Amino acid sequence: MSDVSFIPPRPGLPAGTAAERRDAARNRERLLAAARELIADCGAEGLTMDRLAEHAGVGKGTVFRRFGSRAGLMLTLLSESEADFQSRFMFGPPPLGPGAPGLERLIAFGAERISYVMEFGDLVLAAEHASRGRFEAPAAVLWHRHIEILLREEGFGPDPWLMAGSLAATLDPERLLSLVKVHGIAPDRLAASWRDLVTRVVREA
Amino acid sequence: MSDVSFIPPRPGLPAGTAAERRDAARNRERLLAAARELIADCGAEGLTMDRLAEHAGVGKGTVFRRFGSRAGLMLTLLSESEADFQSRFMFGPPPLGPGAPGLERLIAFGAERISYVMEFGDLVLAAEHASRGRFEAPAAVLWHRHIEILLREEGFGPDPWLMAGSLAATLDPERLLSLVKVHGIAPDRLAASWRDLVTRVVREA
DNA sequence: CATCTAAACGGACTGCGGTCCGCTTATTAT
DNA sequence: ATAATAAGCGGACCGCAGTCCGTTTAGATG
Repeated sequence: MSDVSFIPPRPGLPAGTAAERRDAARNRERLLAAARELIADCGAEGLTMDRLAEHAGVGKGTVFRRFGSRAGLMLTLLSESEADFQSRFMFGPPPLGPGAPGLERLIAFGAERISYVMEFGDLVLAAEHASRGRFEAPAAVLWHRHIEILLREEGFGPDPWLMAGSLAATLDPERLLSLVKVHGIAPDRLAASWRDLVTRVVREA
Repeated sequence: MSDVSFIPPRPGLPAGTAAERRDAARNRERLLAAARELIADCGAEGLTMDRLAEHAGVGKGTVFRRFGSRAGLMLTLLSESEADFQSRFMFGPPPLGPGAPGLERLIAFGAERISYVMEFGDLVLAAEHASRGRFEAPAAVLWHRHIEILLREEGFGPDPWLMAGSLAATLDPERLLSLVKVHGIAPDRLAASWRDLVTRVVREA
């Protein structure tokens, strides 16, 4: 499953770039280690680019050269779990992966996504704060397509692409986190509501 | 209709505060005028607090004393049209206002909201970038309640409050704007998709 | 009018994300 | 080994939102 990578190992750089220099690789590792350390200590919000640079013992410019932006850094930190999530719903066992009917896969997808956000919430949030467009991020596009395909599989008529976007919007991390952390809603209830929503949307096509 | 104000005339200040001083009032007018001017010239993104202060001939501290934050300023600029929108769906004529069946009111609500975002998009976006929680803003809470009430009116069973939130998330301004501006989707198509969505959700309760 | 006080004021200051550009260094070719 | 070159590097610098605090002033009181 790891031979299909939707998240490049060094995001931001074009695919066919020459191998990176030794010192660059070393600094990247240093930075990632320092970042995880800082996040463990101060939380994702407490990670600033200056502090990261200092903590890793490199210049600030280096941080931005590596990751492009704060969001890019967060994305890199997430890439492993993100890729795992992706491969699970694309190639994994049913009901999340192929083999189950579309509706069941939709339901499972929502539940998984909710769990994912519960686990990596603040990281995801920080990654989303990217300068431009949370809807154009490669991962977001992929879910969108995924939902659209499942809708079509269920014979959904009018405008599957738009409806897929609407459903995806429903799983917005900021919203989910606010529901759980501010309003004290149990994640299970979120999953149940998602199940209800997609069931109604798909019903009798 | 204007005797019910959900948006205080001077947001951020407690209700029972003494009348503001003359100079303060004058500065507030100056600031609002300058802000509208700057937005007309440079767009909402081009409005920075420093430029606004300079343009209005006041100190920067004054700007923040008046509006609390950039988002607060944007909210103030929007308050008139926002209040108008609110009063229309709460007290106005059907199908948006009371008198029509819940489903029709829901459909009309989405359509109106889409138009609203198309008209004031960048303002809304800038206002939403408030420091904490776009879901706790008074206006957002109000729509949420509104949708919930209409769902209940249609006999929606399981979890009307959560479902209302999901439906509201579907109308997220950033998403709508991205669809129209990046993907070139016609607003009518958005409205049609919304109609389809709420119809399916409400169908046979 | 003089006095007093709370509100309003202004702008220097902080911390942030992000950019720029001259210097350094790993790597490759000769 | 040496020279050439492109990649990497660092940190000064920018514009931004938001804060702080000493100073000014509107307006009420006697």
